[in-house]
Amino acid sequence: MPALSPTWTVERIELLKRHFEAGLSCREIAADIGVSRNAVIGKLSRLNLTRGRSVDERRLQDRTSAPRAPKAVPRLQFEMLATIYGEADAPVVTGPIDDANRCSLMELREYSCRWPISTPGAEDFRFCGNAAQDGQPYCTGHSRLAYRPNSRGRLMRG
DNA sequence: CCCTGATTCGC
DNA sequence: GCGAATCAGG
Repeated sequence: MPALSPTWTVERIELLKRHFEAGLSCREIAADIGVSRNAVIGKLSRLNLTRGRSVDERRLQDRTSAPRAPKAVPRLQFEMLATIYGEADAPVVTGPIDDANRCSLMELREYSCRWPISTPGAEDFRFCGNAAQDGQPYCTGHSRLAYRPNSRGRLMRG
């Protein structure tokens, strides 16, 4: 087994394509695979898998016959968080990340956190296995790590 | 300000 | 080929 940087193996590329075709955003793909957003975009560009040009344009193209939705409530990333946590009413539950429940792929359950636990030098892939809420791929602790590391991803290097 | 994807360019 | 930096748009 190569002890160096795993870079883009066929496994990751498969995930990349699958998630891309699934309609996931580049940041979501990046968080799931475990690389930076730019890495995902760069790889997609190299594979000529870019969606034409920019995503923003098709969004504008979609609003046909829009009867002026009365919703004037400004929503930001809070909407995303609310979707993840199931309800906006959820308090700040920063569950401690238990690495004692880590399990293999076969041992994963619907409620198992799918955060990849990969140690340098170990080839057997394991997952967090912690309790994740329904419809949520990660536990509360890993969800925050996956979807919002910090301000602008300055500590995302590595 | 925040976000998004796309391209550039040093490595 | 890779991805951080940068660019371009919303």
